Amino acid sequence: MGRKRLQPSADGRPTVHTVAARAGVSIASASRVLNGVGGSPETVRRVRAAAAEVGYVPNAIARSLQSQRTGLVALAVADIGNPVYVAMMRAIEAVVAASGRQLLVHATGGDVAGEISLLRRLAHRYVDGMIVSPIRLTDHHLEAMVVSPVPVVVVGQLPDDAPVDNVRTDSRAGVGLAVDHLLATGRQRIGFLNGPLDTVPGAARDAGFRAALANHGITVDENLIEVGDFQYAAGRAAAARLLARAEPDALLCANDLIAVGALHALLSEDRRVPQDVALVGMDDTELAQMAFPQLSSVSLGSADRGRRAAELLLERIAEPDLPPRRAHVAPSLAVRASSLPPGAAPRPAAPSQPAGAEPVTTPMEVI
Amino acid sequence: MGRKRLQPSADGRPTVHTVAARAGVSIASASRVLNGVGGSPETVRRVRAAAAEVGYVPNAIARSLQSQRTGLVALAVADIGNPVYVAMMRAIEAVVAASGRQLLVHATGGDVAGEISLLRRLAHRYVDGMIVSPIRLTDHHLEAMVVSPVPVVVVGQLPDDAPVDNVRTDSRAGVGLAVDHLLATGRQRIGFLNGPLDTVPGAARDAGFRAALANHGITVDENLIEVGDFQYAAGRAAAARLLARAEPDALLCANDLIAVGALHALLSEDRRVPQDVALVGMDDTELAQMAFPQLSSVSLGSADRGRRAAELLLERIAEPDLPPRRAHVAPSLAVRASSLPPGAAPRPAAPSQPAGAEPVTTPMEVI
DNA sequence: AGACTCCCTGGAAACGTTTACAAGTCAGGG
DNA sequence: CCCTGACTTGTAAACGTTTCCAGGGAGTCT
Repeated sequence: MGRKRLQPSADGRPTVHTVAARAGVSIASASRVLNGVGGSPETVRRVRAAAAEVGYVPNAIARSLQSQRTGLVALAVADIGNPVYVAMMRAIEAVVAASGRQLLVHATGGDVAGEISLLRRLAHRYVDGMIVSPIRLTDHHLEAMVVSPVPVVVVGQLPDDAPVDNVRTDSRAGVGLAVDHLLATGRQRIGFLNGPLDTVPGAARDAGFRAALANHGITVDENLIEVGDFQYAAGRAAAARLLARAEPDALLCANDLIAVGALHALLSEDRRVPQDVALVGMDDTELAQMAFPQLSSVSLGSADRGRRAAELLLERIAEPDLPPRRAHVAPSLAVRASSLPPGAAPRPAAPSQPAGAEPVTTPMEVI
Repeated sequence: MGRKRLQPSADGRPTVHTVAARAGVSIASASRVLNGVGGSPETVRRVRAAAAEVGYVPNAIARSLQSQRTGLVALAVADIGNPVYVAMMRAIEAVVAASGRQLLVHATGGDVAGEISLLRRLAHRYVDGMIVSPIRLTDHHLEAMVVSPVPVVVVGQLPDDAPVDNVRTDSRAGVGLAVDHLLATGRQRIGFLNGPLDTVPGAARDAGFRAALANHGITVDENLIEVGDFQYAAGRAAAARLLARAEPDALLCANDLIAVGALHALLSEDRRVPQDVALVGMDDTELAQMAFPQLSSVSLGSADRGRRAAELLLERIAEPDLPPRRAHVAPSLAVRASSLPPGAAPRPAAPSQPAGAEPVTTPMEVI
């Protein structure tokens, strides 16, 4: 009779009611103690004891409903297997963690529908904000972002009038840096291994390549251009196709995965890198340093872009009414063994410094 | 006057109240229409219209509080930069997506405190369940898992009496496969590049290496063992150290990242692979196939383990009272160019088949 | 001694959904 | 004409927190 009824949750787990009843205090007092605000020593003791006895674990969902925030931030990328996103993620993680939040990553597989459904579902409040790096961009994306109740920051190109926070780099200019470098070091027939032209980065790189050649008064030889996926296997296959029909003395690749694939194709055919063919990748990921010889690569500042994106997101979370903002990160070129001039090195550099050492870098002015 | 007051949420966003008021129906009716259950044609029309006009987006947190589920599943891994986790993640994602849920990934950075805090925070109900692959395992981990209100599945070794669902592989036996292979192909002085011994995988591999040598009646030469991180740079450094003081004719590496680092070190010192030194990695990730020459690698079935873990998790979510279960995945060895017998290949294989083709595999019986 | 402050407490109202229940409408069959 | 059943609707109670508010006790200053 006398014993007060505890009130566990539906599935039998203790709630704040259970704890309060057991400690003989109100739920308000129990909640305060559990959050460490207020409470007399005696109350604190009793509530703590009760919580421990029943194994109380707060329900974060309920708390979020009340506080209107979850402390979670999401990152959606197309391909978690691409090291460029890993670098970006690490940078974002650092900023997000410093703000006391946690980062969750979702891989969309480049699937447009999945990406949008993610925007729809996550943005429905499970997270306090999200960073998206879509490689294909549809009107549905834009609409989902605009309608989203939580802040969204896009890493990558975006229509100029899109009212969405945005961090971008000039990958066209980045391609230009690589072309300039190859021509300057005596290469004449630059092959180009690109990703799909219907993607945002693929289109930008294509435009950049053509513009850069035009700058130097060179007419584009379509035989020297191959298109595949932004993947290792595709890069290897594309390089094999290109080598079968043309004799490039340099290969410029739309990302490092493609470049490593191309390296494999070249070595398989007994072509020496860089003596016979120079090789340049893009994104300057750890993969570029893992390859042998180490790959020259156009850095698009993925870590910087991630960091800036995270900062923009946190600022917007704090102040939702800011006007849409846009940040730029300048590309630069890291020159390594794979693109040394033909006569420069008798054999691919045998770097004695530990991996990660700073390569030669050609910065580009900020836009 | 007359105009009924709408009831937007605290931050001004429309709620179901707003929609209901605008459509002139009760919130119950509005909710039913929005969920597609019941409602007369006229009501449906009015509610739909109202929702569209005000741009209604349901609040998933509130819905979850009511329904006691979020439709989200989390995966926590130490190092998202390690391709082995990418493979695992892809497999998990497939299973999870098929169940209509979404997968979120969290990288803990191998940080024990962070991992536990994640368990604490996420498992407090933000997700319906989680898969964890801790590389260090403390009592706090175990306690956090046991106390967790949502199901947890562990990928990796676990104390036998831990009441937690678990998918494991026999990495000790996996190391044995590699040692057997190297000895069988005429190698005599096998160097071993391991990860930290205070990690679960590091300890298992160390034990496996010693046991395998003992099996063949070989005494361990500590000069042939190096320990570093499970990373590329550490592998490269460890290989350099080892090569400076010993003359191995084979290197067995605790994962593929270390192996690629070792490959770099070997090639930098003009050692030919596999003629001078055979190289074998572990995890059989895509990295093994990207390297040139392609790396032999012990497959620990990461994709299979991921798939099984996801299945176990979904089963437990459906039926929380199942007894703890344990699944095993057998290791196997993928032999590629990097460990061909010294005389077998004049130069590292130039595979004409596309990457991803099936390598020679030595299956091992299921435990 | 009275007024004032400070701290602690419990009741109750949020947060935005879903849903059990009861009440209402309407058509058709007896 | 009434009863039954199918269908729709609205009221209200959950879900588990946090927090506003008012009340009360103890102490301090005048």
